[in-house]
Formats: sequence, structure tokens, C-alpha cells
Amino acid sequence: MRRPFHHGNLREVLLEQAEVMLRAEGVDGLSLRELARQAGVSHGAPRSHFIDRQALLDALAERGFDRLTERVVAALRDPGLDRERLRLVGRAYVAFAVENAALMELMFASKSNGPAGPVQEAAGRLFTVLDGGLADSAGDDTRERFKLLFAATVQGTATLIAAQRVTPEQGETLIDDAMEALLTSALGSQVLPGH
Amino acid sequence: MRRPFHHGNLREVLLEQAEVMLRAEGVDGLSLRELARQAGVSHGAPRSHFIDRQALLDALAERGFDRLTERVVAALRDPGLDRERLRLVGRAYVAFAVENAALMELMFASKSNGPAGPVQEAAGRLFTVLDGGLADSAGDDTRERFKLLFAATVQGTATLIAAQRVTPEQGETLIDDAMEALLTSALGSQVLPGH
DNA sequence: CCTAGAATGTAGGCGTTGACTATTTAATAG
DNA sequence: CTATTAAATAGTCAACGCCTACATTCTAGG
Repeated sequence: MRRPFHHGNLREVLLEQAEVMLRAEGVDGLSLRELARQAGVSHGAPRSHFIDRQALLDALAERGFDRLTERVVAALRDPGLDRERLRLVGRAYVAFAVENAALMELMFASKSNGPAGPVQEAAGRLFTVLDGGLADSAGDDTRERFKLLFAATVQGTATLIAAQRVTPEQGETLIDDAMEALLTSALGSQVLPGH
Repeated sequence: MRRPFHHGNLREVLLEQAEVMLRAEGVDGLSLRELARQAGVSHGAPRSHFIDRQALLDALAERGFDRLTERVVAALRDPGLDRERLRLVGRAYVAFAVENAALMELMFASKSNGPAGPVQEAAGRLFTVLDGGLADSAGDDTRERFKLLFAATVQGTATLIAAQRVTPEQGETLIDDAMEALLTSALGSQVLPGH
């Protein structure tokens, strides 16, 4: 049984290996040729699935957004009060960011393909989920601003932890403080009633 | 007058050219050899000043923190009320981040040299300034938590703008909302009295 | 079934890069 | 003036991304 000429699902294998390598070596350590080596194919093979290195990175970022969205959705399913759910979502977001620091860098790198494209769409889906899950009252403007404020806070917390300005333990306190501040603010009291 | 063998201040020239290139091409477009070319020296010359590419990037990050610190200090000098100063600092921070998106990526990249080192020290100076400037009352714990919360919020806002999830105009509103939420929170009322 | 064409993978080459080393040149201290 | 050190040169090397020509496999339409 010789190795089939066609790999079969090279694209998936490459993406998974790339995530492993990304975690181990960071973005810089992610080489197409090494990836091909690990998959047991020739160095040109990845080109059939990713036109260039950036295309691979974009695909990784897209998957990252999808996985983060899943985590957020799971947190939103919690049966607790709105107040508690908000905290859970915040923690889930930050936890994902801590576990996938290099991936998050990719996801929020400004050069992920232009204003449109799959990456931005995946990011959009994340924000849509956050939007729908966090606020079912209040006007659109208030809701939009609350959503952005939430996103900024959790994203900033994640960045501070990744940059080692904050330990993961401090991060827990930080995210709790942040959610508290969010709820106590005027925007919070309009969007999430009952605190 | 032949060109002197010794450049004289090659290190400074390289750093300044690197910032230009960083702004124009992003981190990936920053090549040591191209830098040497632009400075009119041989391709090995930069090695006398930066042992490898990462050392150059670290130096850039360090300077970035210093410049950001300057901007924050300037904002802190505003004679207005604490409430207004907080907003100014937040806006200054975000404005710097927007104007120097690629540099900010460098500054907060997790692989900027380990737990110690010049980059972390420069980052520490920034946080020290924020700490001293934003709160002269309240206990150390509360102050520390308020400081982190502030940093996370502005940093997250900056990231969202850089990732084009938020337009610069939305960013203005966002930072105002954020500062308001910060002040309204329990931490805020302990740290910054009088609102 | 079988054949044309599209996908997929191979093989090799090209130019660029970061890193390393030996060597030359300039600046400086004694 | 000379010995030492710092700074820059020039050349080499392996690795990489990208490109092209070609081989193999898969897939539909007739």
C-alpha cells in the first residue's frame, strides 16, 4: 500500500498542524515548508490550498474567530442571571485569549485581509453573537455602545495578560471589576436591568 | 571628502528608518538588509548595533513605550478636573495607538523579551506614570485595580480600532463611554472623588 | 466505460532574508 | 606612536516564500 498521491484532506491537516506550530513557536515560527514537511508532502503542495502564507494565516484567524464564538455561545447558554452571564462571557473570552495568545495576535492583526473578506466576516459573527446575547432591551444606539465597551474591556484585559503586564490571577479580578464597572455605568443600567 | 568608514550614529539612523518602514510596511516588511541599504551601509553593519532582528524590534518597542509615556505625561499636565484629565489621558493613549498601530503590535507582542529586559522596564515606566497620575487617594489595592482597569479599557479600545472593528469616530464615543463607566464604578468613586 | 479537463501534488529554480565568520579600517587610550 | 577596541565590510550558508513546468489522480459528461 503505497502512499496515495493525493493526500485527501491536506488542507485540514495543514490547518491543524499550523495551529500546533503557532502555539509552540509563534507566528514567526510558522513556515509553509516546515508545515509541508510535517504533513509528508512536497514543499509546494500547500500552495494548492493557500495561495500564499497570508492566506494560511487568514484561514487560521477565521477559524480562531469561529472557535471563540463557540466559547462565547456556550457561556451565553448559562441559565444564570444576566449579571452572572456577563461575567461568564467575559471570563470565557479572556480565557480563550490566554490559551491562544498567538492566535489572538493573528485575529486582531490589522493586516488580516482588508475591510471585507472571510476574516472580517468571522469577526462579524462573533460580534453579532455578543450583541444578541448580551442585550435584549434598550435602543440600538445604547446597545451598540454597550457591546463595543464590553468588547474593548475584555479585549484589553486579554492583551494585558498576554503582554505579561497582568498575571492570570490578577486577570480574574480585573475581569470581574470590569464587568462590575460596565454594569454600574449608565449604559449598563439601560441595557441590563436589575442590579 | 570621502564617506567616513564609520557612520557615526548608525544606530540612531537605523532606528528612525525602521520606524518609517514599520509605519509604511508593517512588521513583516521590516528587513535588516533593506534597512542597511537605505542607510548606505553594508548588509552586515546593523549587526554591530543589534545582535539580531528581534533586538531591533525590542529597541523599537522600548522607544514606543517611551513616546507613549511622553504623550500620557503631557495629557496629565492638563489643568482641568480629575474627571476631565482622565478623559484626556484615555484619548491620548488611543490616539497614539491609532497613529502607531504597527508599533503598538510590537509593544504588546508577547514575545518581546522575557519577564525582564528593557522593553518590560519601559512598559513599567508607562504604568508607573499612569499610576501616579490617575490616583492620589484610595488604598493601594483599589488604586492598582483601577489602574489596570483603565489600562485594559484604553488598550482594548485601541485594538478594536486597529482591527477595524470600530471606526476612529466610534472610538471617540467609545473612549468617552469607557471613562464614564470607569468613574461611575465603585473603584472609580473610591479613587477619583467628586463626580 | 472512457476520456477530457480540473484538482491536487511534485520537482526544481529564483531572489531575498537572517545569521555567522574572517577581515579590514577607524577611533582611542596608554 | 602604538596597542587595543569598536565599527563596518565582504563573503558564505541555510531557509524561506513564491513561481513555473510537469506528473498524477480525481471527476463528469458523453
